[in-house]
Amino acid sequence: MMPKEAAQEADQLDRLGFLLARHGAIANLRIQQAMAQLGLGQRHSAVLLHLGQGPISQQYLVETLGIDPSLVVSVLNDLERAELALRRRDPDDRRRHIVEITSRGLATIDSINNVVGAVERELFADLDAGELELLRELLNRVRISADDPPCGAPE
Amino acid sequence: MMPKEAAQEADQLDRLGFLLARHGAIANLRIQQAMAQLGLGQRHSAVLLHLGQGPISQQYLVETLGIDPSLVVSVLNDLERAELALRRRDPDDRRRHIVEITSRGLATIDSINNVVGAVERELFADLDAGELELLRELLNRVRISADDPPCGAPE
DNA sequence: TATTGTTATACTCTATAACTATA
DNA sequence: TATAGTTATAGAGTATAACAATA
Repeated sequence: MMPKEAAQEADQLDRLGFLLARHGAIANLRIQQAMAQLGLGQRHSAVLLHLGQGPISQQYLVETLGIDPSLVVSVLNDLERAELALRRRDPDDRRRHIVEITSRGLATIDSINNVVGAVERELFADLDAGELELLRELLNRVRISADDPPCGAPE
Repeated sequence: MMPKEAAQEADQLDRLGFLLARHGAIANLRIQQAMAQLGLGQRHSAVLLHLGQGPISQQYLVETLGIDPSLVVSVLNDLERAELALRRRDPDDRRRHIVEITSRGLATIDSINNVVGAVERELFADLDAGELELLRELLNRVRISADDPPCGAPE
């Protein structure tokens, strides 16, 4: 049984909000699948990318990524088991862990950049460099407020 | 020349793929919250919008929205309980249900359009009409393939 | 007493598969 | 036998909250 009015459909499904949400979800899914090829969930990658910038505490990850402390524990357990990161006690405050990336973790960051780059080339194959810059600029001007989910947060 | 740490951050977090995924997720979340004000999940709204175009079978919803038959049942149970839609047997094939929207359901579609419109005005407040058209055009040229999730599909 | 991190539990969402009734 | 829809169950993913250790 087919819908009779295609015009109405255009009204409702062409809404820019829906378009952004939908194509964003597709981009997200593609990235997710690419990460999975590396054996990483999205959060694992997000944590790893942050660790790439220097040692940090778990609390910092909780705040920055906007995810639950118990999730950080679980992700770090995985990363540590895979020898991509390691935890050690902070001598200045023995409650804290200093989380560091390993050399294997650094190599994995390169892999992440490669696979995400490949996804991007696929997604944006029909846009030239100028259009990509334009899209980036327009997306950056979409209003997101302070309480929006940081990258790596659940959906 | 930027310090090395900041350059790396820009490399990784400014990736257009991440930007699209992230801002799309925010748009999605806002829409979701707006729907929730009406007591509707995203799927409820998606189903309702499709019903607005005329009576359809449950099978059609399964195929169009890409969601599981059992989920369609559950969503329709909710919609029926709220008197937004109703099911009746198809006399031509008594296995099928013909699903119709009610007048209350039609009114709810108006509400959906209102709240989503409000979300869009918020998200896109810093863009003028021409820029919105440009953004729409660029988003439409992002490559999505046949097996990408239809709207209403799980994430 | 407050904070950091951990563990254990419960809950939500979804897919899977078995089932009923029609064809 | 195949199809439309329904129901029941199990699994993944997540939040919640209790807990241990430091401060």
